[in-house]
Amino acid sequence: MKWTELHTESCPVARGLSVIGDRWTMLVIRECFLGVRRFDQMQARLGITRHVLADRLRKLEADGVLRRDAYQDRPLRHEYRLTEKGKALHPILVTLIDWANQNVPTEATPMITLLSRDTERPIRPRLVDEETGAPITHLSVTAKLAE
Amino acid sequence: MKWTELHTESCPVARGLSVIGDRWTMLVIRECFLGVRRFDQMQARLGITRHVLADRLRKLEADGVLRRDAYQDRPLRHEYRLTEKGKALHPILVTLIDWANQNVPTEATPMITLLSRDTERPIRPRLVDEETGAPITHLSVTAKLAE
DNA sequence: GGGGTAAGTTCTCTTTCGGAACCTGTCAAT
DNA sequence: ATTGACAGGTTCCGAAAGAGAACTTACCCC
Repeated sequence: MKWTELHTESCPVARGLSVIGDRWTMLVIRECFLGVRRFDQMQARLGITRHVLADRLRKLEADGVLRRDAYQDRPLRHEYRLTEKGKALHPILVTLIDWANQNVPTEATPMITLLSRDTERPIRPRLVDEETGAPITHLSVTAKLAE
Repeated sequence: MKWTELHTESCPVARGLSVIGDRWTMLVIRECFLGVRRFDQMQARLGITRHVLADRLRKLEADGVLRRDAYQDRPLRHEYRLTEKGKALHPILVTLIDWANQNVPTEATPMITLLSRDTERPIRPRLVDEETGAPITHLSVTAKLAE
């Protein structure tokens, strides 16, 4: 399994990571979900080098996760927005946030947590099967070859 | 934000990625969930170099995601198993698999999908709030500073 | 003693990353 | 008309990380 050929793997974990498995990529996605759309703003907020940021944005656009829209001509300027495919990454971000809050301690206060936009109350995510509503755990669900 | 100091960030995305944000790490975790416990077996299945694999296993053990247990003396041999903290990564793996199956196409057949261990039927994961059961979407939930 | 197994380590070479400076096109102020 | 600022990159160089293969250690069996 070579990193450069990961996207052709049959394993969905490998294919997924070929898009978002990079060191910085999910942090760029986080910025997009927070509404950050411009190059310089992302660069300042993340502390990523401009070179690497330009490369990641190019790749994410090529993979259909971000869309590059012009917001002015003269000089021509673009902003980056999540596509539907990019918005579909939300559950990954949410489960990652929950895992880190439960398992990677920090002294930083106040902590950043998940909140309902409506009620402003904290959210604790849980995975269930869409069809049956049964909870999904590592004991109840596994990944296998489907016929 | 420096990569080497990510674990002290207040943002849970950054802290989470400081543990699992590496190119190979989630693939190692996948192997663990599939029951692979030994160095050589992981190395052969992943095609990762031995050097990098040894490094990742060391880091994952240091982070408390994997436990290194001796399964024989003379010569001393260890195997790697998920800790509770490691098992807690299951939702991230599941959402990643689902996203990739829906959004990163492959010609490979048969495809690897999520199945219930009981019923052998396919599963489609969905995130809900543990307390209210309300679905979690990027419109309904956001991450904010908690007081 | 030769070969096999398991878990690494060491070596060299190539790729990627970090950091800083530079470039381009436009506007606004001096 | 020049200078400076802004936005979104690109270029350059040295440092760090990764790939690939060989080597090491400690045991067993033949």
